Amino acid sequence: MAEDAREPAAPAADGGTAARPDRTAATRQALVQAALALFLERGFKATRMSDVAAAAGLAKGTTYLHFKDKESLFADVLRGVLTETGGRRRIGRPRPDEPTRAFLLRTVPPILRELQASGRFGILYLMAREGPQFPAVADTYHETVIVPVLRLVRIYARRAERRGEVRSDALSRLPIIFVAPAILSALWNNLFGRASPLDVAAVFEGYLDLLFGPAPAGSDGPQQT
Amino acid sequence: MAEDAREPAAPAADGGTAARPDRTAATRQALVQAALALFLERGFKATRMSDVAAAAGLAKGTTYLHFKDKESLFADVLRGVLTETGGRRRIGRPRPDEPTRAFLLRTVPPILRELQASGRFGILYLMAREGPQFPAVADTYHETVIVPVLRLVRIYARRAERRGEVRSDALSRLPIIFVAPAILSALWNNLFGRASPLDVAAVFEGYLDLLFGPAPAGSDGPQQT
DNA sequence: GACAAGAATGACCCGCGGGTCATTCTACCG
DNA sequence: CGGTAGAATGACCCGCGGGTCATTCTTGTC
Repeated sequence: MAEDAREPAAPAADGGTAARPDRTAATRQALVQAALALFLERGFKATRMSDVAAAAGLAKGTTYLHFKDKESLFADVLRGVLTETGGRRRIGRPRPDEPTRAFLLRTVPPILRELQASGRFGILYLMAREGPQFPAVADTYHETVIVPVLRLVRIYARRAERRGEVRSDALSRLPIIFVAPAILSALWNNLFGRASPLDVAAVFEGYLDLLFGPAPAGSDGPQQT
Repeated sequence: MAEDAREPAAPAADGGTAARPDRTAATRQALVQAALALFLERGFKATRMSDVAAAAGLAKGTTYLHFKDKESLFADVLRGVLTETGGRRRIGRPRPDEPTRAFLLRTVPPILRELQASGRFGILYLMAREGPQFPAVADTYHETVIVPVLRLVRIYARRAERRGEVRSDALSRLPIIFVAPAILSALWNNLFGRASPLDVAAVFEGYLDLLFGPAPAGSDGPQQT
């Protein structure tokens, strides 16, 4: 971790307007946004600081008034995206007798679509590409995103297994199986997107059919072994 | 694509021993091997030509007697790995009445284990990381590896669906779903491998349980709707 | 042993891009 | 208006690493 953000002017007792820190904050923000876009597009190493600055409408030197170095800019970009998820996408719970399949079907695809649209999947891809070179950052991501998600998956996997909705306990044993199709199609899009894009949410829905059986006519509950 | 490999001395009518081209070929081979290892470990951009040469026990300049530039070395490395798969891993066919699950279970895990052991999954990861920067190479990989694999998947997905062994036709519609857990765990290993490695074959077996139901007692054949 | 021919070397070149800093610009205050 | 403090600039520095080439080393032949 870095955190060294080069405190831009004491936000302490300012005699006059509070306009200054605002200007500064806006500039910072512009840089972070520009950097995010470029990092997503080209990756960390391949992005030049001069380009970041230019994209933010600033000169290269200015960047270094706000960020100690390239890596700390990267850390800030990441932190921004991770916390910006911020409002903390609430997942809600399934209604007492709601089939797990129905619950997942109404809950997950919108999230996937949002992740897709907001480019948050791009971050995932970015981490996959540059993670090895920045173990600290990769760890942060692992703990902030991956572990919680898998924990959540495990909870609902157990529920589905308890209710006999799925064919084995593999989901709760290896929660990565549950997220694999969605994640992989997201990666696919960042890789072959232009050529043949996949609709991540659609893939997920198809996957649900496979796991739980296709949409039931009435409410649900086909065979339970 | 490059291919410009800088023909090392006319292999044509040599007046004397055929030893020369051998020496040359050996050196080439050493370079390719060293490059492969380093590319897998650090990625293309982050690998220095001087390191490749050193790893092959040669001086940097020598590398350029055998390869036009870094990129053409990369192309050669890739070509080597792709064709070396060479003997053409035969997949065999399921016996007439063999359940698809059983067939996959005896066929796929060994392949996965070999891919794992031989580091071929590393290539996959390498492509994921550097693909965007080298569209031509990514295309080659797409056509040489991905398309054929997905085609194969589709064939067996159809079989399983025809026989009513799986719960939906999502597999043949979106074959990526079938390979997702294995691929993603392979990528995971290249990313968090040291921390918490996954047994790719085990993940796949768990996934089979989920798709087809757990191992049947006798031979198989649960419900067909 | 002399000599040719290819293989290998490593000092060198040079552009790219991260990072610095003396200077200029802007905005506000008395 | 003069003063000042922080924001911004962009010319500059410099190491890194891809790529070159005059030179040396090896190997095989007569």
